[in-house]
Amino acid sequence: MTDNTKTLLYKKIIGLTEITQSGVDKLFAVACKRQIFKGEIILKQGQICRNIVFVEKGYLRTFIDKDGVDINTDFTFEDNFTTNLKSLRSSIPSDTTIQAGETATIYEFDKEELLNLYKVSPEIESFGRKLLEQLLITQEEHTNLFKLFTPTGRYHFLQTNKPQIIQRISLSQISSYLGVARETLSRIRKKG
Amino acid sequence: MTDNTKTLLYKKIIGLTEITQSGVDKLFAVACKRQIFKGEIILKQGQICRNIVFVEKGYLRTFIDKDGVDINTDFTFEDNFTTNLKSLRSSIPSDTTIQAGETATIYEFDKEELLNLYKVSPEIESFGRKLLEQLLITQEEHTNLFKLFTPTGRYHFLQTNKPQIIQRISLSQISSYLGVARETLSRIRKKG
DNA sequence: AACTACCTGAGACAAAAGTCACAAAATACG
DNA sequence: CGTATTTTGTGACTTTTGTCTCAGGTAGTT
Repeated sequence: MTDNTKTLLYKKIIGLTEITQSGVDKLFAVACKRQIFKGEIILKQGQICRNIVFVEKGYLRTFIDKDGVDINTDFTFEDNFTTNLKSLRSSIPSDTTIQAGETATIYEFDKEELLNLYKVSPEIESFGRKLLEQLLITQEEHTNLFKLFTPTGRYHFLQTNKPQIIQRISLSQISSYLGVARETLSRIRKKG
Repeated sequence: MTDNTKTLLYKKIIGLTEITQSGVDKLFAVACKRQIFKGEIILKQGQICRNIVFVEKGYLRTFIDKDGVDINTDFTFEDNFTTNLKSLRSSIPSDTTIQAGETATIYEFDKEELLNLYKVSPEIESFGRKLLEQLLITQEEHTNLFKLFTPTGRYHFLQTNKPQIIQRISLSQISSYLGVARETLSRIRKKG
């Protein structure tokens, strides 16, 4: 990875955990860097997920095929990690597909290699745990959106808390992420 | 804790991770057992959460106060763990209240003591990580309920996948957990 | 510039869910 | 056992959202 990316990632992670520069180095030593094009799929529904992915550039879209229609469950932007944990953990077929929303640069971390790293480096296992904590907190907040707010409130939440989604994802794609029809979201946007 | 509980917990955890009986012993050595009455609050919105809680008997209800109305975000039954991770992790005020739904027996694990255990026992840190994985997967499934299903579908999901909630929680309490009005859930139940 | 594919906005109508009010039923508790 | 309190069911009505359809817009490609 580039020194610049390393620095950015370091800043990102340092807020998350106490990992050292040498820890970041060890971590990325087992990573596989890859360029993917817009629309390219890195995990397909039905396949078994074998790695965790870090996004350096571009973004990934995670979705479930429900009766032939895509339902978006997540968007992963620069300096964030994603995977299908259920599949990764138990080696069962993934219920989601992960696809590049733009041409992207990613790093793939193989599960087995990560587990080996965990064994020899408490620092990296700690990092793994804290990453999970972060993901869980984000997921809880996302769930609460549906319990606390109406569709309008959910959209406003994204506007103030996840501006990247509003700015970079099309209205149609956002609608399933918020659990509403495309037309409803269009009306919400019209209102302001 | 009783030998019986220890055995049950062990069975529960063994499915989750490879923790040994000695690991379970080490873990519960730092736990504080407590009886709480129905309605008793163990974490109040605004307080800083300092521990993880394991439920041996009874159940806990986690909710957010929204304009004076309780919105239930979680129910924790026997042999499961709960906490407010956002508050626990960053020592910031909790946005949820955790309350006993029935008279309950719980074990409280102090955060600092757990972190110390993590340092000396890779087995327990591994357990902590796998517990987080489990919680994250459950949370993801819960979020997807709102994206994939209508209120009726969500209720049916609980019937087949979380029967404990249907059996032990009142309809009014379930309604906010599913993000619908009480009357709507009553009509769903009527339909079957 | 023309072609294509995709995305957005808008209207009309149907369906679903929310709200309010009150009665009936179940539960808790003295 | 009876009373008080909480919970649930129901109807009438309003508001919101979904669905279907089509027109116009935008972006990328050749």
